[in-house]
Amino acid sequence: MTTYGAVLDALGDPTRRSVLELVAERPQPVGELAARLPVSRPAVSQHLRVLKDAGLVTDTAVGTQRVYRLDARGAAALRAYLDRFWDDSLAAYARAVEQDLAPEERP
Amino acid sequence: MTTYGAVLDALGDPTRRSVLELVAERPQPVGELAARLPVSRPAVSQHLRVLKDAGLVTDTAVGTQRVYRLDARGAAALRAYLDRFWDDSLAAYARAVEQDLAPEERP
DNA sequence: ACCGTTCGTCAGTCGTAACTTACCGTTCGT
DNA sequence: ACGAACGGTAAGTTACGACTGACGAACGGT
Repeated sequence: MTTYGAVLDALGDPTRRSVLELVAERPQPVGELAARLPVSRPAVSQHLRVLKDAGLVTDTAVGTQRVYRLDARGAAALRAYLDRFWDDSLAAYARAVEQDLAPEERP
Repeated sequence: MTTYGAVLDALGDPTRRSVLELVAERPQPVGELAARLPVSRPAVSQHLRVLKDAGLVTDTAVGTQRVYRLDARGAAALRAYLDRFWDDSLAAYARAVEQDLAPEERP
């Protein structure tokens, strides 16, 4: 789906962030990721599925193992959200502050 | 604390994102936010506490009501995380792809 | 001084998602 | 062809957090 909501939901879990940070170091198979984390291999598999659905990682089959790597789509979706939402909002606030008058206080 | 982990945890909940988006429109008191959401006022209060701890909102007392507004600190923490983590990682990948050789495949 | 409004906090309930173990399919080597 | 390695899926448990209702504190108006 790769919407910003899915990306933020995926990044909302600490273990999932750890998985993603390991993948960011270098592409790795599932077993190697699980060996570096305090959770079981199936747990890592489930986290990888969420990260994949959010567009944060991609997987490719290499022999019997699946190598996971970072995907830029998720990062792009999140960045677009930040750029539109925050910049616009903060700009609106800046305008309100310049007028020294909050919007809801206007007659 | 305003670390990127706290920001992502805060943004991981859909209801909390709705609260933040309402606050982004214009500074509002708690009751007004609760009136526009399908949850109770205490729930909104608890979400606002998390958002505040993450540095995403600030509150100021105005008479009997507390007005919440966006805070740029949370956005800055998240943006710094994205800039450092993703840009560096994706750049490293780009280099690896140019060499047509993944890091773990090298002798 | 009292009453209404607004809000934070506390206890308690409930749903969900993060985790485990067990099982099965797929792939490669011999 | 058989066995071992690797990983996804299913079933089940558990722990956490999202939510509600009840209470109390602070401020303002009359």
